[in-house]
Amino acid sequence: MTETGANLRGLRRHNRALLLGHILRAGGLSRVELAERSGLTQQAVSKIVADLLPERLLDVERQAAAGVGKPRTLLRLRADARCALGAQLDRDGFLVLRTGLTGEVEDLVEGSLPVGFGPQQAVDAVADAVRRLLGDVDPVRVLGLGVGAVGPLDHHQGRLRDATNMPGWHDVPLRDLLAERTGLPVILDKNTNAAAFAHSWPEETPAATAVVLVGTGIGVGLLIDGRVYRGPRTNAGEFGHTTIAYAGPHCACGRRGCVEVMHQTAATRHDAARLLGIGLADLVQVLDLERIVLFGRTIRAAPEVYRETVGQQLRDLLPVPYWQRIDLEVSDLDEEAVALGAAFEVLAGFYADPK
Amino acid sequence: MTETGANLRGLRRHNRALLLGHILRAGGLSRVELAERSGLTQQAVSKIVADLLPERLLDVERQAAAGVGKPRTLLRLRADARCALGAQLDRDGFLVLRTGLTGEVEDLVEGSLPVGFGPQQAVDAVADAVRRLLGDVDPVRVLGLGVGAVGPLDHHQGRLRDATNMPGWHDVPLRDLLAERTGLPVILDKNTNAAAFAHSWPEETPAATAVVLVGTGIGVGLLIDGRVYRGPRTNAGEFGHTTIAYAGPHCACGRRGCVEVMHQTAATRHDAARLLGIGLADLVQVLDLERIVLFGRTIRAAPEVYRETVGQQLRDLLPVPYWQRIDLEVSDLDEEAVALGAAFEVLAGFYADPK
DNA sequence: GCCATTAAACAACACTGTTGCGTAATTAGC
DNA sequence: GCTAATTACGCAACAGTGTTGTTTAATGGC
Repeated sequence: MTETGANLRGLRRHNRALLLGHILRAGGLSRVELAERSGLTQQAVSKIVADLLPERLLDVERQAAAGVGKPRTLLRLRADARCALGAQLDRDGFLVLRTGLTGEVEDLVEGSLPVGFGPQQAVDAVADAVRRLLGDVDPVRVLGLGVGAVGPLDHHQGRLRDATNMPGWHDVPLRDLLAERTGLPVILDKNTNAAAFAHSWPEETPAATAVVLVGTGIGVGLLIDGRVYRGPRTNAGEFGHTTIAYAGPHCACGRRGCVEVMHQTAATRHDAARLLGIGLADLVQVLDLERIVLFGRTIRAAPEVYRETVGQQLRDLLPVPYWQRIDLEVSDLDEEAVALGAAFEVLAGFYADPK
Repeated sequence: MTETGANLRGLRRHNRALLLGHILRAGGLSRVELAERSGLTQQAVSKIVADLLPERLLDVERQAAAGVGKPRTLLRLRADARCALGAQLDRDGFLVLRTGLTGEVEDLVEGSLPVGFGPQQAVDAVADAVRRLLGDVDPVRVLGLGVGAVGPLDHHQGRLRDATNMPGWHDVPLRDLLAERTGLPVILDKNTNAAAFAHSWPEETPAATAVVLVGTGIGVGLLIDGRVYRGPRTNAGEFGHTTIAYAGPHCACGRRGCVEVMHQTAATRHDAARLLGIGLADLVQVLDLERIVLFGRTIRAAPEVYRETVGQQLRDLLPVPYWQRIDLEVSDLDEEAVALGAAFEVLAGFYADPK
């Protein structure tokens, strides 16, 4: 529900977005099926589809008859009708990719950045990659650029905050810098949130999930009530500094015995995974999570250790009665998942309001 | 956004609910002000108000002229147009109250229950109190009964689950039992969620808040994205068993060093509050909370100790840069806040869809 | 007594999804 | 090869929405 009054235009926009979303998730649907899934009448669907067709977002495909009666016509999204860009900034490099309207990766550019690179270098590198990726693409088809970066940052204002321990990165308006350079709408989000998108979009109502990014630090992207939860200051997910041993060793964050420092200083991988599991069990209980996805460089280095040890810890620590289940997954996405998720954020914006 | 198609009826329902909400929160508004706040045109507001008036939900009041021009007519909610009931079940007693449409408590009944009471006794007691509270009230004006109880429970199905350590309380369909006995629509929710309602309704978009209930156990009601977050199995908020010392003392929950056992076994109140503060700091970071409300019998016993010690702990543990603030409050509500919040849940249902 | 000003209603309108019915395209049966 | 049945989909009329343009009502200032 929006907070403001709704009118007929908003009504149509809602239903139009609804139908496009159904077509996207199903891979292709007929008008009859759209009516069933959306709850609208067939006539309403026909009208909206007729409205959509001249915009060339859909492919119309005659379907072979599957029984008596006039065969259904399949409506598919044209993957090349629009495209989105996604980027990720890591400590020593960057990666930018282009996807079509349905989320397939079409092209990818990556490169390295010098140690201690500054904002200008980052903007230059990404903008250059964007230019290359858009070489022969009609500008009107480009929806925008999503950027996943290490937090803390302000998603609403598109600014990186000052906690990054690199010089020159104090309160940088990265979104606007990139928007100016590329001429594109830009979305800036934490890498954990982008990863959460990568692991859920375009599901209609993803399960309550924590996507745990274990790399240099430990953070989570939270999927709650069917969407990414960022919090009022868009800084949710600071899971790494959750206390699991309040009298434990000191961490750089100033606290003692947080998950991150315990994980870092653990004697073995198994121990590290066990401590991570303790923190995750807490998270599951507080948020009633259904699913945990482990992701990141450290996980990729030893997926089985983490899967088994964290899984065992969850089984040990959580009562898990018959009405409660936790699915633990190790991500099957590659390193570029953050860039992919960032592009998905751009796509999600389009599907929420397909102008 | 709803998941299904929207039509004109839904549009009107949305706008009607919107206007009633604005009138409620402002205590009274003119059509012009409603138009400003809702974003609808004055004409749309006039039409919707004209639709609302015959239902006798509103009082129309000529306002004294506040300058030149035709004076505005104030629209107020008629507190006695509807009423809601709220109940809370504690370990040794119960409390049921009645509120008007705007949330003021009109009447209240409380009583004790024998040690180890069973479901039938609870239903009898509450149903009897309801009957007394509704003595001379026109049945069509009664919106329903909200019940706040100790979890875990299934809010969707209205069933208490089996973790309560009282005999006869295995998987009890309390909602349906009460609905059958009273003939009213019944909502069953965790006491922490009811408390969260009591501390936020009817705010339009309450701050991201954890309402911490410290009594026999420790739980939180979470206000996230402007509404109570229950989680997919409606079991979120199990904060008491969050680990803060993974090698600490064993708790009845089967885990070690959780907030509840540490709090319980602390040497002094100050120590207890300090440990609670550690757990809360974690919660703030993970969910990017703006506000913490301390509530419950234990807090009421020593409000200043908790306010100061937890506050100090939050200041010590959280970096709290300029862009991040946490408000810590000690609840100013009385013991009946759970019943009050349960009644508010009923009212919130009405305002979301005023039939 | 008149006028400017503001609130609110009246009337016409464009647009929404719905209802009722007609048309197109296919299979099944003979 | 024809007909009937079935299914998909569009056309037309409709009730209901919020919007726009205009009129009426009620006040203060001069």
